[in-house]
Amino acid sequence: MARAATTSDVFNAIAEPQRREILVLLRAGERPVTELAGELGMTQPRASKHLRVLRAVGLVRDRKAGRQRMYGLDARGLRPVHEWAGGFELFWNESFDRLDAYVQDLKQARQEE
Amino acid sequence: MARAATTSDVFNAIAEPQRREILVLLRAGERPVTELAGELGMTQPRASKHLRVLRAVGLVRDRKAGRQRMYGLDARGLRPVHEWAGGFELFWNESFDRLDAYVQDLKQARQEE
DNA sequence: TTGACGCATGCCGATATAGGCATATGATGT
DNA sequence: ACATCATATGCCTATATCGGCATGCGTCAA
Repeated sequence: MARAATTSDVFNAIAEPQRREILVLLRAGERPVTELAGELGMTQPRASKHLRVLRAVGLVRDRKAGRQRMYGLDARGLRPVHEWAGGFELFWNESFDRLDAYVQDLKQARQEE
Repeated sequence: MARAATTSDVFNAIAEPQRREILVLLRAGERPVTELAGELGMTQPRASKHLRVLRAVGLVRDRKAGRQRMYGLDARGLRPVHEWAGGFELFWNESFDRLDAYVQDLKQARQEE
């Protein structure tokens, strides 16, 4: 088996640094492909391909505007990522008091099963 | 070029669902490889390989304990992920008032350059 | 020492990638 | 109809993956 498709998952889609850059840029508003490519210093086909992936996972929406195609952000898919990572907040804070409490809770929960 | 190495980046490391599961499990405390494998229904070599990746990006620490090897969480590396995704909160909330304000700010900032 | 256990690794196969370049597709204006 | 601009795609190369299976390596117990 190979690695999961970049289009299988938001987590996979944002594993690519340039795709993350695209998303960041799009926070400032819709943009056509060429402009994105220019601002990020990448070729147009490259930008198009990344956008294709982002579109596939729903992080980006496109709209035809004359002979251009405007790409806009749809960040809803990033919420699960934020929440998932947020589930580790107690741990990276290394607040071991609370961490201890958490582990104690878990142990108790187990015994009560 | 191929896809970036899973060990190049925390974003790449957590692109794998099973690795995410491992991290979640480890919140409840250190565990030896076999136990992890058992709880997640995967073979031992598979678990070991995933742990190797997680270790490479620093999301996991290991400690020798007799003939076992205990793996523990080190979630600090997940903080950047949380923060990056958090940077899109305004957008997935679709609070377009604030979004508008944000975009206006950007425009103004540009003009003032 | 010998055996058993816990884990890491190596090799293989199948697959999907990212990027480059050329080109197809589509809409626009003349 | 035609030339042009904006994008999307296709093909190709090199690479890194994930999973399975067998096996190597270190540790402990008898």
